[in-house]
Amino acid sequence: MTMALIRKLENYVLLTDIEKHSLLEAETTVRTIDPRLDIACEHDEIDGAILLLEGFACRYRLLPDGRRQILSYMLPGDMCDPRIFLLDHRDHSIASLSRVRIAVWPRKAVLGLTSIYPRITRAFWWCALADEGIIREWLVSLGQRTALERLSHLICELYYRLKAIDLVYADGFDFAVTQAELGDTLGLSAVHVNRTLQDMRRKRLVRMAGRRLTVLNLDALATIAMFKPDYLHLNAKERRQTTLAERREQAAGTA
Amino acid sequence: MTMALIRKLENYVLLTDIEKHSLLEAETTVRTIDPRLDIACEHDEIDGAILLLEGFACRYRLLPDGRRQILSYMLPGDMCDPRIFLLDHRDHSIASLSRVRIAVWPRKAVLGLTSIYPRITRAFWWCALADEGIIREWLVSLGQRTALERLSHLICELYYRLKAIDLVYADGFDFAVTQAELGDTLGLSAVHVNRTLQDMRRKRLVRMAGRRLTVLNLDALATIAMFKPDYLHLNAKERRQTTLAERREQAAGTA
DNA sequence: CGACTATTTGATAGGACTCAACCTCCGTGG
DNA sequence: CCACGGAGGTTGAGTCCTATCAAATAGTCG
Repeated sequence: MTMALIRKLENYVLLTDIEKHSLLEAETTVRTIDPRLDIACEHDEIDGAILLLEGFACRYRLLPDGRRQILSYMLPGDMCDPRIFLLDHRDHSIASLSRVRIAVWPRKAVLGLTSIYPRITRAFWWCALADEGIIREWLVSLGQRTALERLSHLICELYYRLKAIDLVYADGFDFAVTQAELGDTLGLSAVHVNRTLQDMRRKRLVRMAGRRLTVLNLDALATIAMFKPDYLHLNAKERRQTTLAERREQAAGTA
Repeated sequence: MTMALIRKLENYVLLTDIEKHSLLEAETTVRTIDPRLDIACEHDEIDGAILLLEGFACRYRLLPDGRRQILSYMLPGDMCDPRIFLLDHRDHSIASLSRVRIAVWPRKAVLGLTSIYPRITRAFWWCALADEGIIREWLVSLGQRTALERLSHLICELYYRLKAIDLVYADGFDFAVTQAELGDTLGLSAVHVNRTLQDMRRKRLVRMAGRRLTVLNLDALATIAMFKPDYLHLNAKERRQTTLAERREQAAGTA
């Protein structure tokens, strides 16, 4: 277990040293996986939570005739299935987009930690909530935004999410996603993604070199996409002063 | 508080008589609201959970230029914001589609019940999980399915959800949603919804009379839409035999 | 009945798709 | 070191699905 997750959780809930220590010590199996491979498949039994340590991954669903919809991107520190104790089988697949390192966290260990530390549980719920926000925003994109707007919105989102985990350097970040995958993400054909991307380069919104994407004009991008970063809950830390009674109530409320 | 919610919760978790009684007795404010009105707006403070008792409602988000995306339909028994203790402000609006009766359930009351009865909490998480499943499926629809497929899929979904709460009579159900609203749901223009609907009537898939929609050929509809009802988790009841120890662990796990 | 809202229809336009070919970049292996 | 192969990116042409605009019709409610 690395710092990536702790950092993410602390974005939502302040953890004590003991809690952090327990997370660091959690027994996990770390694996490295090549790009474009399934990490877990639909209908598989869920035997542990998957934590992404390095690289990009995505969740997706396949239609019987082969059409694919990518449901979300997982970035370092992201975890899937924090609600591991509810579902037995997954309803979507998970695949690597780049070479990734993942930690598999056995069901028992997750249950153990969450049963001892309510604040950790609470942070997990926050993660789930943030994921939901992202999916809702994607729904708005697919339903209402044009190709240019969708791409701009996605790039803004990734920019903010990557920035929050210090993976943006000089306004650029590694972006190993193919145009076909972008198509499956945005509900567009690969060809049209290509043309839209060219348009964005012509407009000096982004630059692409190799697997590196540089944001040249974040403001313009955000304006085009009607992007508001709130939904990412990147700075949601529960900072407000609470009385002990309130804190007790909250702890109980999550129980 | 009516039976609608209990019935829904019991779909996921068996409740004791005491738990059911507590739910029935919960202090709520019941209101009746005319069709096509906002029940709660984006950025509003969340001061209670909203439970839909009767009628149709929807959650939606508005883009600055007026485009609207409906994010989900709420049917009788559906609740929004079971995670009331996490967020202070809503990130989307809620509107009535038909005349509705809602119960507003004060934050404190929700927190009280969930702190006393872990199984109720657990059932709430199941509700959230089911909602997420629906949103993911909508994402697949908007991203990959054609207009005909989207409409068919939505009708299948509503058919199953309404059937589960006994609101389907002789294969027909009340459906007061306008074609413009369907457009905002499916990412289509109202005109195109109209034409697709005509196509479906011509194909003898559905019949529409007044505000009543009758499913004439569910199988054909499901085939067109590639509809699989699993994601609705309509029969998810946690039936499996558990040992006391396991149950304790689970209860603790949700804490 | 009248005013409004919702549905329907027709004509036209345009965004995005498909198909097919071609190019470019890399990694591999002879 | 270069030839080869494959994957991904780019281009062009043609088409289709869906949007837009505008007007007519049908429904609904007071």
